[in-house]
Amino acid sequence: MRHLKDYEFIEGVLRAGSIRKASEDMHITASALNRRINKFEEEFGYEIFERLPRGVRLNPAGELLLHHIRAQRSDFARLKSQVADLSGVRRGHVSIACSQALLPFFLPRQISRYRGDHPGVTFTVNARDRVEAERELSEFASDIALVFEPLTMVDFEVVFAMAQPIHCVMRRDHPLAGEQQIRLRDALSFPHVAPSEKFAVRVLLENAAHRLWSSKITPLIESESFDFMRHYAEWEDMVSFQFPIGLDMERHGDLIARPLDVRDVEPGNLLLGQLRGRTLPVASARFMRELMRSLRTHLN
Amino acid sequence: MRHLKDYEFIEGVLRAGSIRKASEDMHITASALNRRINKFEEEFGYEIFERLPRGVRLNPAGELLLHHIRAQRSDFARLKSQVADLSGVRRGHVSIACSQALLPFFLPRQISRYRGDHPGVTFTVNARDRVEAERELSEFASDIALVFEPLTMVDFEVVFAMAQPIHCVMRRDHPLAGEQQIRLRDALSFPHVAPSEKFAVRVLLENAAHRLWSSKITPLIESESFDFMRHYAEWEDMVSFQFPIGLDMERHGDLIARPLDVRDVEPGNLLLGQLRGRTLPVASARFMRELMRSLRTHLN
DNA sequence: CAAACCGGTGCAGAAAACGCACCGCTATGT
DNA sequence: ACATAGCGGTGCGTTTTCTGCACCGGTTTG
Repeated sequence: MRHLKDYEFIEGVLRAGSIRKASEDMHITASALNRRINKFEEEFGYEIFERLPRGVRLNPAGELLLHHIRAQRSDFARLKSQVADLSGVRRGHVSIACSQALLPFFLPRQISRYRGDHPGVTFTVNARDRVEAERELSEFASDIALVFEPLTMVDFEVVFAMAQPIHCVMRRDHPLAGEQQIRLRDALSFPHVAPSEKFAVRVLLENAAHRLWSSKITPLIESESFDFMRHYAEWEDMVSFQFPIGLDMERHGDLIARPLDVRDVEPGNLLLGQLRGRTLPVASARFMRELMRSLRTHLN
Repeated sequence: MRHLKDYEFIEGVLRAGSIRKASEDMHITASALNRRINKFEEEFGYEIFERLPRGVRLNPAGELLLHHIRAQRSDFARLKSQVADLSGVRRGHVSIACSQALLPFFLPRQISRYRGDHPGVTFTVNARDRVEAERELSEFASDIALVFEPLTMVDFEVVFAMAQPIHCVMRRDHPLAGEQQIRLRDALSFPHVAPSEKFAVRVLLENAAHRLWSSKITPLIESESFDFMRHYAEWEDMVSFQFPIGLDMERHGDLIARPLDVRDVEPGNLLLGQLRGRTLPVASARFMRELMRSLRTHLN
């Protein structure tokens, strides 16, 4: 699209950090690119780049413009897919930033079911922590985020929230396997593994330990991979902690999950959300609606 | 702005109804304009105009594009005023579509107070009925709407709602002037004036009459101007009906207002809203926040 | 059935964008 | 201390794009 060329150049310069570097990437002369940038700034009425000795950098006005550019590009993509819909073709793309816990079972099942009805729709799914997911939303790099509390950004619009009590995952022959609800003190009295502090599970556990005993928890194994922890718990007979939505017990014959007593540890909130005020592409909006339905039935 | 030229031409053609007429309006040759339109359609991938014997008309894809164009233009304006803010200048423009009732006292007071703090901000204020106001929002012709229930459009995002019991307005020496709350049957037993059916006041009165007595109300004078009705009530000693937010009794020595008993007539809801999902220009967002504060204190 | 409009096209000239060569400046590395 | 490499910016001739003019074929209108 001709009229978005300037925007592409601006983003190119931003990426490359200098006009000259960008000019190579974009197959154009540095002088021509320079003139386009200057001309744009002139028409726009404000400079958008700071000129530094070794290149350029966006100034605050440029940052605002950048957000507009991304919003504009995203809305244009939405428009095109909407128009494509008119011609009877059901296409589209959905990009999701989600917590690791959703990757093994929940999302694959959801997406494959959705694609059964809409085979033309493609997906991008990436594991992101809360902060990253929020940033991706605001940069229009992801349409939908599915992460755990707490959030830091005001632009994250929560569309659906769902409480998730932390579960202990352990072998069937573990001493605690008989309980229906596990007290935190019991769980911690056994060797256990726990995620690092950037994960909501760990934060909730630490909160509880601090509230109950003013202490910190001391996992024998710490990891950023829930997959690893779950498997490790199986090998060395440890207690692992996880949100139930990340579990699919039918497929784990030797492992079972039991909820921690909510008197000890408050449940985490799984949040489905998008960038505040954004009109999602049709496919993403549809898929989000499906997600809400699935999550709602998950409540039981 | 160079890159919005195509959009301006498209809107020009839409307005004029034909390429030739639009070409005159926009000081360009018909052939050149025709080629721009064709080229845009080619790049866009879809035709956006239906070619008719006497001109052109938007097709469904064009309608979608039109909405994108308007959203895009509005967001660009927001961006520019936001950038202007960076330079220390507090400028901006606020456009409001509101019910007639807000025009005499409420909005002038609000706006003048706001302009006291921000003299650079300009305003457009228009009286619109609900349907028109909703349409203006969706066409980005107005930023803010302040109207009474009920709404018909899903894209109207209610930001603040406030119950307004209908008041009877009459002369101080009217027989009902002594009451603190007026029963509907009493009010209707006197000569009265009422707005036409497109106004919420009338709808609520009719609903009440239908519910209570399965009848319709029979005003002696019917008008679309609340100003006229209020003044007429003064001249011929009649009962007039109005929402209290449209009244400023200190300035009407000879008139008083008394609420209708809420057992008879349900209150109307005054709704402050904007187009769903839209990011308002800074000035409009600010003014809306002020409006909310004022309305909230009005509750007492 | 002619006149009035309509969208579309061929062609030549105007305007905009571009590539090349080069300038002045500054951080960097020897 | 000084050459160098990398940066943004500029003058100029060339290429690409856009525009205006004249004109075509088709349809409605009076």
